[in-house]
Amino acid sequence: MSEPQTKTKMSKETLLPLLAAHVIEHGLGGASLRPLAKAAGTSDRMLIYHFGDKETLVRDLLEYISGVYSAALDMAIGSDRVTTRQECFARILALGRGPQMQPFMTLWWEIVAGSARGLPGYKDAAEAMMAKQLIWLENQMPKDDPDPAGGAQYMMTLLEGTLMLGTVGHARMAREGLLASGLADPAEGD
Amino acid sequence: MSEPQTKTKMSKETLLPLLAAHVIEHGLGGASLRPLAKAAGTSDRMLIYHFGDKETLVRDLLEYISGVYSAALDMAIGSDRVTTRQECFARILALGRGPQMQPFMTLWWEIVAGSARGLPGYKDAAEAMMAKQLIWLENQMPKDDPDPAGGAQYMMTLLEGTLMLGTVGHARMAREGLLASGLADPAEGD
DNA sequence: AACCTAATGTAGCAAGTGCTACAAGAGCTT
DNA sequence: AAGCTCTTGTAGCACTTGCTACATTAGGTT
Repeated sequence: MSEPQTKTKMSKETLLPLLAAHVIEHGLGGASLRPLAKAAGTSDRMLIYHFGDKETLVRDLLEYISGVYSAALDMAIGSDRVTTRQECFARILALGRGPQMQPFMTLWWEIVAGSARGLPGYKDAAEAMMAKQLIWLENQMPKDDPDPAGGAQYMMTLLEGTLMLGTVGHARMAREGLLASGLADPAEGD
Repeated sequence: MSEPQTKTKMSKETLLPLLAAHVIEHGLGGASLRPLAKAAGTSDRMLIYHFGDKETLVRDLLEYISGVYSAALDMAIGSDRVTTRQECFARILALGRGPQMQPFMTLWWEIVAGSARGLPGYKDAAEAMMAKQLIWLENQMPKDDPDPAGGAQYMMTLLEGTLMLGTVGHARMAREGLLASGLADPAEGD
């Protein structure tokens, strides 16, 4: 009942997904070697062996997670193009607030905090993820939009502000702001 | 050369400012009792004595910091009213990006991350600070603004998005977005 | 089979974690 | 002065931290 896992050689590549899963669930800040190792079915000894030290592990992990995020965005590209900015914004907002996205969002704010504190690897990962998201958003813009690039950047700013206000309990404030801006319309629910 | 500090009885009230100073500089996440105690000129033993346990300490500390933030905002109310939303936004943005604000902003993202993770006390503090900031912003709105409440909420959302993109290395993206939105004008520097 | 290197297990270390037991001092009331 | 409560110092405990020393296996090459 314990290890259905095929007992094969480990490597960074096989470890990273398991580590990422643990980190997405339990956070990055409090992540220490032994719990991480247990989640990946190894020992702290082996983590150090494969990654050298913890700092490198975190760096590699962040890079990997950023890659996963990028891939997830690629998956989530809607086939049907959208016709208004409101619709476009609603779509990406729904994406960021979807329940399956929530563990990742929780991790995301830790990454932002780490970037602000200058922790090694954090800013690079955050930067990459935001860049990817911008591209994604540009591709989702209405085809007749007068300024898709600027519009996407504008919507990104508004989106991130909305998400943050949401996580600190001011979702209503963001919503009212969006209404006032015209990017959300009163018809749609919260 | 060491303790010019008047040797008086300690209490939560005398400790909190010192603890807050340490936390603003070194962060909340990695804060442990002994460094905190040293920063406040006591021992971990005393911190537990006064606060009961660490969780309560952090909660009280966050509440105190939120109060300090609120007071700081009150101090920073400009006497001259502003005439355009652009000007208003530029003012609050400059406030949030001022160099003396930066240590606090670093802490802020930790608070947001803590809120997202559900750590005790974090969300309350974050909520209070955002509420206060909204009120502040409403008071700073142009007197002839057609919708000061909605406008302030809108600007809050945009502001927080801008700040976050900034800390993550995408200040340019936020700026372009603001330009496209009309809330920033090309004349002003970055 | 001999061998050599990569991969893993077992113990452990020095430092740090939150917190406690115990006792002693400080200042007040009586 | 005696006693009493509030405050503080000294040790220490059980546990976790990142990381290392040393020995052992596993798997492929010759």
